[in-house]
Amino acid sequence: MFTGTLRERFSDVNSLDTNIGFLVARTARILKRTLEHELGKFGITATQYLVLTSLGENDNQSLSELGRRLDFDGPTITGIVDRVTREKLVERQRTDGDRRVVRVRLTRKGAALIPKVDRIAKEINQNALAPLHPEERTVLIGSAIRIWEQLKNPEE
Amino acid sequence: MFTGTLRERFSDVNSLDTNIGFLVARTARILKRTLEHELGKFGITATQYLVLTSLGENDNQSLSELGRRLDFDGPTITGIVDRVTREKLVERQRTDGDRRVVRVRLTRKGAALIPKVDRIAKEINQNALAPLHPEERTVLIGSAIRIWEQLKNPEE
DNA sequence: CCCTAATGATTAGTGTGCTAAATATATCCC
DNA sequence: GGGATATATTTAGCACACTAATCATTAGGG
Repeated sequence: MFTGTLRERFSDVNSLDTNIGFLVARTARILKRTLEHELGKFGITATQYLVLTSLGENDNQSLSELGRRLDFDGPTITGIVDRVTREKLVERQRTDGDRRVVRVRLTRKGAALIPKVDRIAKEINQNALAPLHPEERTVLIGSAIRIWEQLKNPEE
Repeated sequence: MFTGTLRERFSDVNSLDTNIGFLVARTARILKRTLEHELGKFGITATQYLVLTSLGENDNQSLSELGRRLDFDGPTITGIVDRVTREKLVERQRTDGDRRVVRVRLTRKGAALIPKVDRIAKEINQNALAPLHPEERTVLIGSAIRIWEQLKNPEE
């Protein structure tokens, strides 16, 4: 009865219908899928959009700064920057000071693209949040941030 | 002033700090990363864990049933089942009735693995949700489901 | 100053997830 | 019954996202 109560209270943590790992991953995938579908006409992916947006907020970041900002590791950010560089949306530039650092700068073409893709992403995000009450949106955003922080800083 | 007000009210939808697409994707990635780290000793990935768990809840599903349950498309589920089949955790089986259908069944090895990996996933999910109040967890789960439904059934 | 450790970036390799296209089988409709 | 349509699975190809390993450069400690 004790274990029974415990198992009843927590057994659905892993049923896929309430498994937060599955639910968040599934939601992330459909958001990405939707954005990518709309972004197709601009020839960039959802991940590349993140990099361009981050550079729009703060241009001339190094690869490691971009990685820390977006929570991607080195090889991942290297690959993404490779591809947006190939499309001439950004340029790599070695620093004068620390010769290990590679900084990334938006090209005119890349900067011109940002407002267009930002508008699309904004529409998709607003539509996705449409069925939620304002308080629910606040809780959702805060929860996503706090789960990330909880797992990012491994306690004890 | 009108556009100013509008832009002030909505401009942060695309700042990465409040961009729901980015926040959900980032949370999904760290959850997956954390689970995968713990799952390493069992030689399976987070996605493979999802397939095994779904078969644990309902064995002998077809590939398309698995895909609908987990929201993966055909090629993705084919690949995942390829790899868990290679590890002898499941078996493919052609149906007698509809000869297009391939059913997937847990092997003894695969079935034995499920309780172990379920326990790990449960611990990670509980730890991830630890900083949230119970009401916040309910809102989070409901919001994730409703965003997915909103994007899954394109309205208008 | 020198040796070691830490940091920044890259390559190689694996496993997702996706689109487009091909194949096989089933179903629908005339 | 037969032809168009739809469904189930697979292959090929691309872009993430990760680990492990490598190389270059910098920072720290004696």
